[in-house]
Amino acid sequence: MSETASAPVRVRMAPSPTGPLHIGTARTSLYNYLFARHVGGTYVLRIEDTDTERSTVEHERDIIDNLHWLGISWDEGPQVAGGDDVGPHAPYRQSQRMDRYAREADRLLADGHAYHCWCTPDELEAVRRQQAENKEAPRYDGRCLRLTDADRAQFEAEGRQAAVRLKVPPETIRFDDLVRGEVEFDNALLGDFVIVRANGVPLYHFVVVVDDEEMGITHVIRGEDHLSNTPKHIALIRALGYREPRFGHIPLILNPDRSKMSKRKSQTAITAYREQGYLPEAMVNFLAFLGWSPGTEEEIFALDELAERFELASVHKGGAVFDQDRLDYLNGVYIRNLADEQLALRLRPFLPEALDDASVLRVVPLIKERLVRLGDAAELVAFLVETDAEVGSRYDADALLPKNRDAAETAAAVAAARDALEGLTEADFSADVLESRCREAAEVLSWKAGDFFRPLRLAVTGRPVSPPLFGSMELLGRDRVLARLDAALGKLTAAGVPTA
RNA sequence: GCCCCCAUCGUCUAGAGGCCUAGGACGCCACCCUUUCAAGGUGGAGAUCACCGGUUCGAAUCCGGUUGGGGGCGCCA
Repeated sequence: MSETASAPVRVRMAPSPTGPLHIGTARTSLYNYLFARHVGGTYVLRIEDTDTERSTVEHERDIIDNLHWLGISWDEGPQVAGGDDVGPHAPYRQSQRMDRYAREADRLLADGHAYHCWCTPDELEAVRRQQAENKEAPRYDGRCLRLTDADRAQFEAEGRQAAVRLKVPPETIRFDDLVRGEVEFDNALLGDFVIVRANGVPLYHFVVVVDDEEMGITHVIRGEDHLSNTPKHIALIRALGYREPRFGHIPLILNPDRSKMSKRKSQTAITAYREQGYLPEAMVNFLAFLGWSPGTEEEIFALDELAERFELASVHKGGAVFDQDRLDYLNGVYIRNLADEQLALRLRPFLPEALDDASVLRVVPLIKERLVRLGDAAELVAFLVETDAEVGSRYDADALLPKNRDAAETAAAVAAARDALEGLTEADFSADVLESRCREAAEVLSWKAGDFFRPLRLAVTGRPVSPPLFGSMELLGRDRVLARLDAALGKLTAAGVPTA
């Protein structure tokens, strides 16, 4: 594919701040970014906030922050929510570009490419219902085009506000899609669609075309859900006398049932993943491979490596199911690849304040390969911040017993461990020493090491599953370990009495 | 209903006429390692390349049809 056209490439992402950054929007943004970087083009961020009812600054902030979080940067557009625009085509928020849309709408009206429509929502609904009954395509019947001057005067006298509709010529629209190849539509089937609401606010299909022209966008890369909208845009482009950009429609990200990924069936907000402790590097790597592959068997790539290899021509046509298991796996890979110091830094926001930075750094080697998400760390290190009483309340005497061992035997084992450790000074209280002492104690009693460690783990961490036992003991310190063993012993003797 | 798009293991994918008795990864199963859980190692199950017809000496790869799935048909974006 000749992506290296002579004209400088300009692409854009155009999120709508009607919700937090969506997985699909993030992936589309990523593909635009990768394409722009790959060909040395310019990347523009434009905020599509014409839906004043649903657009909020909070959502704009969420979108911009999370795009930055993913490592995606842009050359033009707002860099900060509510902040100043940067670039020669400012402003980049559609709510601030209304004069341009009004000007272009007037031009369309004057040229006869558009006309006023006084139909009310109820009237339109009635037409649609009628068409549904007749099994016809639901489209505007053009009734306002046939209005007389008297009719118009009548509506205006009634104080009715008119919307503006584009007069769509009945012609075949063809375009060469960057990922799908030749696509053909019959615009006779389209119907005249509204470009400006009765309240004067322009609609998406119209503003997107006006802005793409004014901002010099050369390649429109967007989700497949816009494929059927493209003929509308081309009709608009022709009516306005604009030059036509290249279009590329990337496949949708799907729910497990293969429908378009939605909030109802999947977790779609990037923020939610961020809060659970997914790494942006993993998310980017994962998203990039949803609908594209470099054609090799390598699968771990950083953002700049992706930009180096990315080809729009090798993007798939079929949708891709969002596979959480695969994301989890990738996240684990990225976590394990982090240096301990780096991981400690990233873990900080997910861990209790009570755990000081030095302890975080020390616990990292113990939990690193056990983490799927950064957020999982809290549970793994909880035993360090919980009080001895809290740890003790997490289990009962029965849970301490290995298979085929009763309370008395187990109490003897725990007591033996306790005795073996008691003699150690705080300075000698290191994982290696602790392990060899405990193994010796187990051997003396002829216990299997695994059985012997089980009650110790539960006593020390309050959990049957924990980071490595002796490293955990070392971090906890001599006194707290002994206290927790004593607590366990107490439970065992209390439980042992009635049965003994 | 109409229009458009799509179709390789459960999932993400490699594959651009012979290299494919279809490769990798995730997930799953088994074993090894092992103080739990992980991580790691080894092996395994898993796809008649949706189906049917062509084209060709030869098709997962090209063409047509069928079926299935998805998307779009708003004074939402």
